[in-house]
Amino acid sequence: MRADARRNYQLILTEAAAAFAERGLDTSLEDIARRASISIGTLYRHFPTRHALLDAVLGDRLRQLATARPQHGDADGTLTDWLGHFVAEATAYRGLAETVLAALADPDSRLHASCLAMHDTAAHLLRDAQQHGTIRSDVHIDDLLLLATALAWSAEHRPGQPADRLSNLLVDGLRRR
Amino acid sequence: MRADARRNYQLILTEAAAAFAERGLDTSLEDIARRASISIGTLYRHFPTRHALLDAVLGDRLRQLATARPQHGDADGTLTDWLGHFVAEATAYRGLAETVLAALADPDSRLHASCLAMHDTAAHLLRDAQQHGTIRSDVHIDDLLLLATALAWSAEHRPGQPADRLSNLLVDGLRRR
DNA sequence: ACCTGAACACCGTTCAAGT
DNA sequence: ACCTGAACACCGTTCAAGT
Repeated sequence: MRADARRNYQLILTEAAAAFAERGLDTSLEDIARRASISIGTLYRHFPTRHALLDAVLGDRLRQLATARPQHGDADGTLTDWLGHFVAEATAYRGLAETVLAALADPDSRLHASCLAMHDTAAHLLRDAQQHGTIRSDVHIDDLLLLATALAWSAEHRPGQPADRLSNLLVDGLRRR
Repeated sequence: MRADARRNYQLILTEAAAAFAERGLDTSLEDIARRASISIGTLYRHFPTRHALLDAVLGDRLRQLATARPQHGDADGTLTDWLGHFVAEATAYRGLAETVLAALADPDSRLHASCLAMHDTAAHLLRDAQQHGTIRSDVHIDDLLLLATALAWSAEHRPGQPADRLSNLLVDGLRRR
């Protein structure tokens, strides 16, 4: 890669990360190009789709979320923690919940792989919590992810605190009794 | 109101209802105007904001949702039914969950009153279910509405059936034990 | 190889000009 | 009183022309 290209690539990444954090994942791409002082055509050359840019900015975080592993020994707690991390990510980047669902449903999305990795981790944690914790055995991974994204979505609409309360409420709903 | 104006008003309403149902609440207003074969200026004259048009199309349904009243005698069941109706509305009009939250938060929205009416009904049902049912006393109406809209949002992303399952799960989470 | 910016299609919103 | 459509500002996306 040519030096100027590499520089532009980094510039776009930096400004995109800031713009996504400030204005949400649906910010104008033209605005990002302006902030990076490059042409819109250059942005498209490096990132042919919005999801490609999102993957470059958020892929690591999603994959990190994917490699999160038990630390409590407590399988229920591990699942709850994961939910909390996911929700935290979503409050940092408005629109993440929507985007994750879309990327999971679309195999052609450039974000698909990262989201799938996250999906698989969640499935793993769920299985653990069902076998060694108190989560109902009839909860399906798709239910959990839908729940997680719905929770994240609601957190996006709440600058306030009660994400944890809601989160606990929901996990309670998943428990066998 | 002049006869042509009245006719245009109705035309817009009809096409808007169809467009909202088909393409979601964020459909292009220009598209609605085109479908109604009137000028975009005329649409704006009758409905100065998108929320004004939404209120004309959906206000009745929201208010109907507001006047839903106990029928079971069972306070928990009444609350669950209400949730179900709300979710059904949201699956019929993609974007409703988001819009309702926005309208509730914005007193200047032309949808504010209709959503407030709904809010008040939900508060009433919640109180009943806390006093005569099994819902925890520490659940706040804002929690419930956030939950309801989150549930509706998730249903929008699921052409499938499991809205009821999730709904029951969530209500379970609200129960005292 | 890579960058630029014009081009096209689309939308939200306003407003002067018409009837 | 009401309607029309041009006008302006904005965006997504592509591509011919430049270096």
